[in-house]
Amino acid sequence: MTTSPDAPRRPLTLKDVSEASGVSEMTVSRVLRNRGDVSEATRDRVIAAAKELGYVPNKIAGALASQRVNLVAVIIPSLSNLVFPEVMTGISQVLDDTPLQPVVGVTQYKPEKEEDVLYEMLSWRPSGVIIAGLEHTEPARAMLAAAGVPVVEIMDTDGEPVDAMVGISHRRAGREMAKAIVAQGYRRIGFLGTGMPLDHRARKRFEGFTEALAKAGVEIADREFYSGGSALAKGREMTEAMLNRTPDLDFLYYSNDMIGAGGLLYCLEKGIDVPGKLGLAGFNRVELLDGLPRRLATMDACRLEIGRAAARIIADRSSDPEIPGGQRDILTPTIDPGDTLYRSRPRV
Amino acid sequence: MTTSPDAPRRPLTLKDVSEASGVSEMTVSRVLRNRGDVSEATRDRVIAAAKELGYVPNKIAGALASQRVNLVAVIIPSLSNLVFPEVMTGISQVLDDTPLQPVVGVTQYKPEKEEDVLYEMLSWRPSGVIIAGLEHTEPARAMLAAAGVPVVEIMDTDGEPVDAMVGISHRRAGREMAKAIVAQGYRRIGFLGTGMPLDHRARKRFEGFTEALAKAGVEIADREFYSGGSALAKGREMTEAMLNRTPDLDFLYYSNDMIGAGGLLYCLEKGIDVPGKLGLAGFNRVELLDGLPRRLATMDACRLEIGRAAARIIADRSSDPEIPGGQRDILTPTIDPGDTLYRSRPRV
DNA sequence: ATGAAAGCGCTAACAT
DNA sequence: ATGTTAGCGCTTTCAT
Repeated sequence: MTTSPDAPRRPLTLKDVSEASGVSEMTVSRVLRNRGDVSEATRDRVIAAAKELGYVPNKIAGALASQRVNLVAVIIPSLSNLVFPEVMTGISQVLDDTPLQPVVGVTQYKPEKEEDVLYEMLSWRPSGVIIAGLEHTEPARAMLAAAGVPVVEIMDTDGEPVDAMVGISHRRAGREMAKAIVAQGYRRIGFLGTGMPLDHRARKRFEGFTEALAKAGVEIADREFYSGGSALAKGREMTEAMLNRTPDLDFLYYSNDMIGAGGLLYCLEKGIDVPGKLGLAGFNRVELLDGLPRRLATMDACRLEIGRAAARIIADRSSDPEIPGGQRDILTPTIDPGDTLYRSRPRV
Repeated sequence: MTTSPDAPRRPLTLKDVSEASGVSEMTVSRVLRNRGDVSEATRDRVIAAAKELGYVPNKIAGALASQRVNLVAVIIPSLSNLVFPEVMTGISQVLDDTPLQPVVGVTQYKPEKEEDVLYEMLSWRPSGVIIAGLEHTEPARAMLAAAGVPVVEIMDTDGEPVDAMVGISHRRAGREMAKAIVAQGYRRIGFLGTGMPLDHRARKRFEGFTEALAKAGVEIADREFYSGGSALAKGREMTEAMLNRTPDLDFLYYSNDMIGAGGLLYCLEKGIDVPGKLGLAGFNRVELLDGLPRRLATMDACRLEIGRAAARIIADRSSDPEIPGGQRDILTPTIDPGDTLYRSRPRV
């Protein structure tokens, strides 16, 4: 591509390419989209002209004319959570083999912000929507229902989706972990979590957790919540505070691996016998933490798989509108006991 | 908003709102955009009708007609890097006070992918482009130059930008750290980094580092590179391998805080005297790590500030096209010695 | 304060 | 294999 003496401020149009190549706009359009029959010769001339001029098609006009937009709206609470980049990776893996492209919107766990972001994204008429969680404002649900494109609600399956859903049951995840903990004989259990009332998944895990404990006749012995700051540091501080307040605890359940790791480091430093005297578990297997001195017990939330499955649904339904909606893909998270849950290990 | 008995598959248009409210399309458009004079009465009727129908404007048509798109293309190598979400936060902070909206594209550190993503995004005619790094393919540079909108290249300032640039000099960052290390009397220095030949910023830091060491008559005594896997675990493994191979090293410089933290944990576990016998330093202050038993020496790369400054430039220039381009904002990263760089601490 | 007409840059549908 | 025509849904501009 050569730069002409003075670059035009006006963006180039099909017409420019048409004139430069001596071919009709329509044919240029066909070449640029690999559509319909075009002779080798004209194709070459058009491509040469487009390249020479540095033409970049105007998708806005294209989308308006064709009523098709190859964008998939992905709406998530945060990018710094580690969890969501992984979901994005799964989505991208699948969409990379299609003409579709993800576009991310971040809500910061705020329902009104979610509503705004959704409205904004729907106004671009995307081919599909992937949105985290099942809890939305009334207007947001209405918009999703009226969008006229596939909608996949991800991460959580404890509730009724507008259309399709892919995720895990966080209530069940909490229950399973509670059962595993009780099965190991722990009885004096503390809970440490985020203070975010709007993190519904964390809330549901907690509910499932206490529910299963209750069934075993156990009650949470102490609890503490945090917000803001470095999760690792917070985990450390909270653990110290809780153990000072309630020294007879024999298990700490953390609502995520980062604060759990902070707690683990604290315990190791203090020479506390883990998991002999004190068991620990987190949630959301964070690969990043694999280099810790000891592996924290945790549960994999299947993030990559959730992203892939959601994208699959959008891709399939958007290429074949005959496919009905309402898919339910409930994945099963499994406990990874790491080194901090099982008191007795199998003898070698 | 009420849901009509059978929801229409066809998306609603201005015309629908116009008919429902008995007002011309033009006036509806004015109301919905808060433009021009509209009487209180008609405004209310229009808003009521739009809400009742659940009308979502079509930005594609709007953008085509007005030749204005309130999107800012943000092109970054990765979302899992921790660094980039922080840059995004800075960008959002500033754009939230404007009509502009960021749209993210991810390149996975691949030049061709970057070219594709850029082409794709430019075809939506964004109001500005924020792109990581100064190294791009020839076509990518040409596209940026011809885009006709503000372009800000961020993170790195060692090179010539197409238009504006905001970032730090990674070469200088490497030099500064080398000087600080030598000043502490360390002489047998090992380097541990990513094996990514396309991470130009890591490469420049390394070059600056070796250059400043050379000036002090010191040469890198050992080096090791990794790719893939958990950074913490890799840092641990690499550190072990290097110390076994070259036991007389007295300093380890890591190309990022995550692998540095892995190394730090390893050293503490082995009872190595840090920083007495072995000093450590990373790069890119990661808040997430604040809860480690000891604070790793590092350097803040000013990510939040870079995002904010870049967004500022786009916002300003896009609201006032008279403002000329070519801004250069070179921020100064500072060394945070943490607990692993200074051998002698000030006595209390 | 409101409306009518023209057209943004492209593509669907129909010629040829 | 290529060209022509008529919009896509909105906003700009110019009337009233």
